[in-house]
Amino acid sequence: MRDDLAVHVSAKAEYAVRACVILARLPPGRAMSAEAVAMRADLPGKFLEAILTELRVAGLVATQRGPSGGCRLARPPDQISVAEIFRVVEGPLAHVRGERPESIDYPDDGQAGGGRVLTELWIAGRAAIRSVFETTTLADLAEGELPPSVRGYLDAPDAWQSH
Amino acid sequence: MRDDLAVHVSAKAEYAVRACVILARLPPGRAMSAEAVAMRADLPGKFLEAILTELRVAGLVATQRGPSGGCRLARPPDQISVAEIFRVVEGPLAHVRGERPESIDYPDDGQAGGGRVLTELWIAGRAAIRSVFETTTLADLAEGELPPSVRGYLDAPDAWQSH
DNA sequence: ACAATTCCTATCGGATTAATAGGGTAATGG
DNA sequence: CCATTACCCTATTAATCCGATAGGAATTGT
Repeated sequence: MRDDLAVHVSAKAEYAVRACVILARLPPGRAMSAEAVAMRADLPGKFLEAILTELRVAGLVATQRGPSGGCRLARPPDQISVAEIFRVVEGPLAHVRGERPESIDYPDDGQAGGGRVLTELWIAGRAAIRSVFETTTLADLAEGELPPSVRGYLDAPDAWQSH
Repeated sequence: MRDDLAVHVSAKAEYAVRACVILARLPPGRAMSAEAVAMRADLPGKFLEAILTELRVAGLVATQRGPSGGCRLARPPDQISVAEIFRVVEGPLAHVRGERPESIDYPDDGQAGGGRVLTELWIAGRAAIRSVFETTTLADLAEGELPPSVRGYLDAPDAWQSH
């Protein structure tokens, strides 16, 4: 069975984050070629190139052609959240049946097993992961320390358990 | 672009939850045919049948063949969480690049853009959605009221905003 | 026996995922 | 200038998954 459920981070999204972390650790103003990033992170070169292009189009990454060109972050690392990166490479943070949670309309009589409460559940789920990914920035990752509120989630005794 | 990011609830998972909510509202001991459930929820019959079979194999639903047979919950609705349903139809609540978050091992020097902090981020993300879907039970949905701690997520001013 | 209902197997088109290939184009260093 | 570096663009791929349908076999109540 392919596990596909609620929190799903694709290879593409994970690559994007790791590449950005590498760029975040660059001296300010300094660029790095896409291939060099791919080498360092051990990622497929052409695939990463495509991802970095998406990030450029979205305005998260700035690029320069020619020798001594390459990629760098378009903004300071503490002003780019993980959620933003996710949205670029994968679209909205949350969706239900391919639609945005708030746009799903269940017949209000609730006889169909839906109802307002189900919409609320999806919204709550989205708010929950937002509280993690919207808060964490590339600066946090580059420094190796999660924000306190995010770190708090790790205190749950079973946080590290598989279930 | 297909949006596939962090919180992803597939049609299958949503159907499963809605079907279970319908079953949860049945008088105790009473069964309902898969097709009747599909009719009421307006879901594809054969597809739902397959989903209910998975739920039976997992022990969440009990079935009976023959006339006046059908499906019912195998346990009281307040003892079945939404997370449990998700796990049956979609596998583990969270995964990164197809693997469980805690089983991903980034080289610890962090040069590859990963490092321990990235694993921690994925774990925190999982803990966050667990705090929603593990807490909410079929009884909550059947009654139309989310648990207070889950409801709390809806208070965030931008919870209902798309972003 | 009959009808309802679950159970099992098999199949389906379309979309997505994770890439790879092969150039074209622009900028820089020398 | 001009070769090199590097981004930029289009196309294609195999494998997988998603959502769904079809047809019948097994079981049970009346």
